[in-house]
This record gives sequence, C-alpha cells and structure tokens, in this order.
Amino acid sequence: MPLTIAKLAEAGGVGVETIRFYQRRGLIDVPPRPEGSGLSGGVRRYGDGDVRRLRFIRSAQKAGFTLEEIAELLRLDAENDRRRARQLADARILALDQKIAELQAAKTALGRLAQACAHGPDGPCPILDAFTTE
Amino acid sequence: MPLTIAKLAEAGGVGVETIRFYQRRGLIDVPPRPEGSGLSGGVRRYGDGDVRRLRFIRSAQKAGFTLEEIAELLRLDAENDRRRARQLADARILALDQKIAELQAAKTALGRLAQACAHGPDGPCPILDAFTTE
DNA sequence: ATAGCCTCCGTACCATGATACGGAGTCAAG
DNA sequence: CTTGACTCCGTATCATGGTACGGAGGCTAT
Repeated sequence: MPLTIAKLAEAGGVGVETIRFYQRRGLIDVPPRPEGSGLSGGVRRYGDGDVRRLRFIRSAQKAGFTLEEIAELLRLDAENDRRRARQLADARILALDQKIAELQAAKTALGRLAQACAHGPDGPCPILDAFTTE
Repeated sequence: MPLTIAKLAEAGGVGVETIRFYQRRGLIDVPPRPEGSGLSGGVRRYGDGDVRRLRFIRSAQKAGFTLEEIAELLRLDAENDRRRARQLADARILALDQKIAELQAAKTALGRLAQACAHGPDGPCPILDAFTTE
C-alpha cells in the first residue's frame, strides 16, 4: 500500500512540508521517483516503514530527543548498535527524571499560588514569590 | 545595594545580553540613567526588586510559561489581578499534568528499551518500536 | 485532452529565546 | 589623566523546529 507524501503526512499527523523538512534532515528517506510517463519521473511513493519511522520521530520528540538525536537513533536502529542506543536511552531517562521533578515542583508552586489568590479580593497573592522555596 | 547590569545578570544566573533582551520584552525595567559627569548620563543601576523579578522569570520559564505570559504575570502582580493570575496558574497546572504524564510514559518506554538492548549482543533491541504501546 | 489537484524542489520566512558585535561613552584604579 | 573594564544601544546572527511560496511538472477523472 504505497502512499503519496500527503497520505504519509496524514498518517503521521504532520504536514507535507514537515515530511520534506524531515527528509532534508535525514530522518525520512527520499524514495526514488519511479519511471513515469513524464521527463522527470513520477511521484515518489512511501511505505509502512516510513509511517513507522514518522511515528517514532513524533514519539521520540515527546521524549525530549532533538531531531539530531532522533536521526542518530534511526541510524542505530539500522545498524543494530545496542551499546550506543542504551547510552542514549539512559541519558534521556536521567534528563527526564530531572525534568519531571522540575515540572512537579513548578506544579506544586502554582497550586499554592492559585490557592492563595482564590481567597477573597484581598489577602496575599504574591505572584512574584510563587516559586520562592519557603 | 545598587547593582550594575553585570551584577544583576550574575545574581540571576544569566548573561548581560539576556537582561537587555528581557528589557526589550518588557520583563525587566530599564531604570533611568543617573545624572553623571558625562553628556549622556551615568550607568543604570538595578536593585533587589530586579533580582527578584529576574529569578521569577527563570522559575516561571521552568514552569513552562512563555516570556509573553511571564510579562503578563509581572503586570498582574503589579496590578494585583488575582482572577487572571489564578486563570493562568490553573491553565498551566493542567498543561503540566499532561506534560508530566507524557514524560513519564516516555521514561517508561525508554526504560524498557534500555533493558531490552542490554541483554547480550543479540536478541531484540527494536529502537523504532520503543514507543509503540503494546 | 484539458481542468484541477497533487508533487517536486529550491528558497524564503516564521516564532521563540537567546547570543554576538561594534562603536561610542562612562567609570574607577593606579 | 590614562588605561582597561564595563555600559549603552542598535542591529545582526544563531539554534531549533517548523511553515509557506511559487513555478514547473505529473496524475486522474471527465
């Protein structure tokens, strides 16, 4: 079931321009243009592998990997380089732990602020001190 | 204890250019140049209030607020607009909840991947499926 | 066989949050 | 009273991750 670039984009929940952007960055392959009726060849077709890669890219971004790191991960997958893959995963897990803790702290602080600012028209609502660790 | 811009930057853990950038964005006040000996006035001086604002900016960024939102928060603090402050805080808390859940899911997936890729030179290490929900 | 939509590709532009540069002015120490 | 560090300010540049434009060509249905 070959897909046009628009269908691939749709399957991945991104725009066509984003696919092309990923191709420029080496994240998605540029398949050969098939021999078509015209002079410059036909329209490129994409397969399930491309959809899979595209979905991986989106998930890896949510995990906080940069596009450059994602490009590396895709290479590692092809080369089956487990050592480096583990390295990257472990490093990201550490970073995620830190980030999660940071966000949780921020959430707590904001909860305190919202609470304080909810009580009547006066009383304390010290936005500037919202993140001051007491 | 008035500070030069370099000292203010240092106190906030940012660069001088970042302070100027924040000033352009309305996040940090530009104090008047004092009457100096020269033609164009003296060097601007900053106070503890500026340090406090600067620290707030950094923390609010960690909480995921954009600089534009932070600018608004600073205005709200000055105006004591509790309703809007609460609104922004509550919205951010919701977004943080989502983000935290997303990062936690990513962390779990990466943990699985690292585990799988650790076992010997062969066996599965399917990077591309790392985030595939089974 | 032609209209209308899609593809291809290069290039330009965007938002966010900085970071750098350079010339003129200021200031403090020796 | 000069030297060296710092300030001021406008403007330029950067990194990241896209998004848009436009002309030439390909594809498909009528």
